[in-house]
Amino acid sequence: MPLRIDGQRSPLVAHLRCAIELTDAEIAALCSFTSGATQVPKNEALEREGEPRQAVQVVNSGWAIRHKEVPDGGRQILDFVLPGDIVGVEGSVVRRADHTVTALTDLEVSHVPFGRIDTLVREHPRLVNALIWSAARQQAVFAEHLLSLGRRNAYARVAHLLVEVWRRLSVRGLAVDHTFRMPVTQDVLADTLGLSVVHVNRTLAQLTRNGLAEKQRDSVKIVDLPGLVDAAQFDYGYLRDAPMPDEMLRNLERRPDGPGGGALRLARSRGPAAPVGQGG
Amino acid sequence: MPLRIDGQRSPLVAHLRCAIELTDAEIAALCSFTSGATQVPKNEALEREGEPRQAVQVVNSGWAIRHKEVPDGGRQILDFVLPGDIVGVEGSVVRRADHTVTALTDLEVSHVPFGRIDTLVREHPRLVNALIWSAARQQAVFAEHLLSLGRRNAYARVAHLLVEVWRRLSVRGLAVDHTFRMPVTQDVLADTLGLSVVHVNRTLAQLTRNGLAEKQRDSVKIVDLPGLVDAAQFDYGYLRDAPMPDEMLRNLERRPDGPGGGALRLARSRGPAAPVGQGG
DNA sequence: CGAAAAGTTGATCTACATCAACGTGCGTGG
DNA sequence: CCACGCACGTTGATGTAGATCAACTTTTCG
Repeated sequence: MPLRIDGQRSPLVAHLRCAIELTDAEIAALCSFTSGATQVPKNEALEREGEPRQAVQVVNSGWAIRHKEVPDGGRQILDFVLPGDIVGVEGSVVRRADHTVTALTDLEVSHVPFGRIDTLVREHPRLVNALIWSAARQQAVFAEHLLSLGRRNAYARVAHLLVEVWRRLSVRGLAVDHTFRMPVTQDVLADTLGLSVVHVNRTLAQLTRNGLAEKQRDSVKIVDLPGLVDAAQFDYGYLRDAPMPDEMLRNLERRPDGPGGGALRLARSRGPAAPVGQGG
Repeated sequence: MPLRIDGQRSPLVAHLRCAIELTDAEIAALCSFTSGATQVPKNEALEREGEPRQAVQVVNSGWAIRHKEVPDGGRQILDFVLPGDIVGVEGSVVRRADHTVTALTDLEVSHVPFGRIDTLVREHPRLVNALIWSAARQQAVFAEHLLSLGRRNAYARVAHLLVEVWRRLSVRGLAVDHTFRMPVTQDVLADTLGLSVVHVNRTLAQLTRNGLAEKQRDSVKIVDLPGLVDAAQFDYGYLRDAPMPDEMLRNLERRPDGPGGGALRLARSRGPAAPVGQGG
């Protein structure tokens, strides 16, 4: 079973390193988290809205969602929790979770009791920065998602989500040449993007038709990254502290009048969408 | 000029106290922030997306908005910054702001240089909790807003926003008997709620017609709080750490079959809205 | 007082939801 | 190994919340 003590291969370390410089000692300390990992089965909750948290948790592998329920049965998915993400960072101050986190796949999770966080921070004070950074990044993701729901149409929303997930994964070394695992049903996508399943399906089909990206059951293949970024009205500046992989920057260079997407129109907020060939 | 050294009257202290117990020494330390206040004129930015922050800022009086721009001129307002709110808490770790903060009215703002934060925290370590709490609360507000945009219809969104603002203000002692200042145009409301100005106007009119709330140019009067809460699908549990004022709890007790709103229908997510008398 | 900003109201359009089948892959048990 | 069942995906027809367009009124303020 993949208990990775090797800091170079830990998604958590890979992702923190984007923003924060870490010494070997700090990396070793972080990896000591990962050593005691437990399995969480699919569909089980890591923490539940309104209930007290048990510990800070680090997801070593697998996907989860952060979500909230609405009185009449609906749910809104706030964000995906990817390998390397921390759940409940603010737990030592705010004990009750304000949203639920549920496993989308089987998970390998490390629990870090609050007391141990204190110890860790006392021994490596600079690691507080990592925690604060993680919380801030989380907030930035929420903000960007808010922008999506408020101001982008379905086409741009889906495109944006794909780019964002790709970016987050590739920083952690989990996306090779524009292809990555994404164990997410259209139903989940719908609840993330504030759309109906049917419309997600159609939008996905359109992205494929336009040669931008292809979503299979468990994976995504981004065919034309610049085109997708364009369709997403993606702000490359966002999450500035997580530098974009060289590869992405390289790809973006050929943007002005990029290949493949000749006729691609920008879907515009609130305005007419025109994402090429809606009428099937 | 209202330079409040009295901790009892500081919105910042009032709002932190909801969640964190503060000693007199800590309150005094916090108030030392407030002493050196500067004026920020309406429409000026406190911090700008992508630009480095100068300091942590505390808004002593006035309103501001957190917002993001979309390439084609649109903007999404993420949140309102109310008196007592902190802007850029995470600044000492994440220097670049990920969204813009702009004054909606003239503001009285205290700047707290990052270095001074360090000092403060060293002298009063428990105050870190206050900062983390503030960041977490911010995130909870974003999450709730996300739920609104993704899963509530216009009627519920507007209602929810009014309740939320009321709640946040009343905790700080800035809302007397369901009436409070809200210097927010319908245009700003629209950009907050992901709606058009026209539709905001109509929805506001509807809330008035249904006897729930009345929004004047610069203020709001909540007429039927339980009704409004109901229409908003408001989750009283949310922001659990900020206990609801007794008054609200008292009001909610008469809820099951509350007064005034006899015919009031719950506007439901994605489903048919039926907020009483749409057709003019 | 005049002009710009904010609010109001009606007519029309459309992006997306809802409803309703139907297709397809996949895991479980016989 | 097949078959049954279920979760997931796909597709078409129709409905609607809310956008857009276009005046017009009222308020604010220099």
